Amino acid sequence: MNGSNEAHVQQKSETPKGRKSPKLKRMGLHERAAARMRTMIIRGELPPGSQTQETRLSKELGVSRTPLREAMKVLAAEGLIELRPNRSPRIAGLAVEGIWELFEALAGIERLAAELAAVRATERDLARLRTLQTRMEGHHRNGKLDDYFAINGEIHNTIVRMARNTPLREAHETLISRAKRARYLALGADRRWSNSVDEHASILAALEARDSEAAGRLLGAHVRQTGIALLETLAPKPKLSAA
Amino acid sequence: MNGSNEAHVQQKSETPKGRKSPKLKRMGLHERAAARMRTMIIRGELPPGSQTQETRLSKELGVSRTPLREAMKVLAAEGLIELRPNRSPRIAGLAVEGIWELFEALAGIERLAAELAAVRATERDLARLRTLQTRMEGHHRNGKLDDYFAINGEIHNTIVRMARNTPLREAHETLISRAKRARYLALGADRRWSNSVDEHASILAALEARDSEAAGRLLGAHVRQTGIALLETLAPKPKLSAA
DNA sequence: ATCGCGTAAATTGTATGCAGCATGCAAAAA
DNA sequence: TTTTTGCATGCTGCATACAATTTACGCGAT
Repeated sequence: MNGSNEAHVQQKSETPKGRKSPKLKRMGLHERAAARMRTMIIRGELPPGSQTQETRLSKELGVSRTPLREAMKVLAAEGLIELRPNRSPRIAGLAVEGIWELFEALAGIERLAAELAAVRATERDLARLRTLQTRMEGHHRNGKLDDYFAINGEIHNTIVRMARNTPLREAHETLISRAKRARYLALGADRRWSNSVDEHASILAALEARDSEAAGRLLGAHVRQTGIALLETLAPKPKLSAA
Repeated sequence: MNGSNEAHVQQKSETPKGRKSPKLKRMGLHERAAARMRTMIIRGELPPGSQTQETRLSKELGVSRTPLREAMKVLAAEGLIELRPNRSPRIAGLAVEGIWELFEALAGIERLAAELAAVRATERDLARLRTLQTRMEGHHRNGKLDDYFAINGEIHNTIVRMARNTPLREAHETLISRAKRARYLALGADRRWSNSVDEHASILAALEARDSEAAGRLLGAHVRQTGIALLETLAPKPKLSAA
C-alpha cells in the first residue's frame, strides 16, 4: 500500500517500478496509472468482478480522474477491465470457460511463433534460449519457484520475439497479461514442473533442428497443457471440451 | 459559449456504422470519435505517418479534447496510431514489411479459428456459411466488387466466431482493422477473385467434413495468399522472406 | 554566415467544474 | 403491509481552465 492518505504528488522520481522491463523511461501519469492498475489486477488486489470508482481510485493512485480514465480505456482494450456506459468500470471476470479460451488462443499464437522462429532464429537467439533453459533447469532443481516462473515466461517471450513479427508479439503480450492473472490466482499451481521442463527441452531441440512443424506443435501442446493444469487446480472437476 | 450551438457538427447523428452488429446502442462521444477516426484512417483520409494535433481534430470532430484523447488511447491499443510522449500522435506507418507481418499473424489466427470451427460448428453455422458462399459467388459472377468484399470479410468473421473463442475473436478484430487499411490502399487489388472464391469453397468443404487440420491449413494459406497478392500490387518487386 | 542561447508561441498533459444518468430511499396510495 | 412515485445523492461523461514541455524564432557572438 502506498501513501494514499498523503502526498499525492511525488512526481519527482517515483521509481516507476520497472517490474521486469529494464526500460526506465519516464512515463506520463496515465501510463503509470495503467501500469499500476495492471499489476494490481494481476495480483488480485483488484478482485475480478469488483467495481472501481474513478474518484476513489484516482485519489488512491494520486492522479486526477482524467489520466485515470485514459488508463481505463487502455486496460479495457487489453481485456482486463470492462466498461459499461454510465456505470463504474468492472474488473473483468475470470470464469473457468474464459481461462480455457485464453490458453487456447495463446497456444495458437505461440504455435505460429515457434514455427516462424524455427526458420528465422539466429544462432544468438538459440544460444540465448539454451542459456535460459539451463538456468531454468537450475531453478527447477533448487525449487526456486519464483525464479523458475520468471525464466519460464521469458523463454516464451523470447520465442515469440524470435518470430520477428510485431503484430503477433503484441497480440501475445495482451493475452499473456490476462493469463498471468489467472496464474496468480492459482499461485504456484504448476505442479508439473518436471513435465514442463522436459517439454521446454523438446521445443528447444525442435527449434535447433529448424523443424517448424514440430516446434509449433510442441509449443502449442505445452501451452494447452499449462492451461489444463491451471484449470485443474482451480476447479477440481475439469469438464473441458478439449480439442 | 461553447461551439456546440452552431459549430461544425453537421452530422449530428452520424450512424456510427455498426459494423455488422445490428445493435445500434448509442455510444459515448469517445466511442464515436474512435469509430470515426478508425474509418478515416482505414480510408486513408488520415494518411500513414501524418501527425494529428488534438485541437485540430477535436474541432473537426466536434468534440472536446478529453474524449478525443480517450479515443486516441484506444486506437493506439489497436495499433492504428502511435503515441509519443509530449508529441502529436502519428498515424501508424504502413510499410511493406509490416503489412506482411500483419497477414502472417492473421493467417495464424484464422488457421486456429478454422481448426476449432471444424470441431465446434453447428449445422446452423455451416448453413449460414453455405449461404454466404453462394451469395459471394453471385457477386463474383456479376462483378460486384464492393458486395463481394463485404461478403468475403463476413465469411472470415463468421469462421472466427464459429471457433467460440472470445480472446481469439478480439485479437482477430484488431488485426483485421489494420489489414483493411492496407487493403484500401490497394483498392480492388485482389484480382485473384476466382482463386479466392475457389479457396473459400475448399475451406467450406473442409469445415463440413469436420477436417480440422485441412480447414486450418487451407484458411491459413488463403490468408497468406491474399497478403501476397496485396503486396504485389503495392510493390511490383516483392522481396519477401516467405516462410 | 553559422552557431548558441534565450524568450515566446504552440501543443500536449493534467486538474477541476458542471451537467446528465442511475440507483436507493422515502413518502404516498392501494 | 405492499406497491408506486418522487426526490436526494453519487457517479460518470464532457468541457474548459491551467501547468508543463516542446518547438520556433530572433538576436547576438564568434
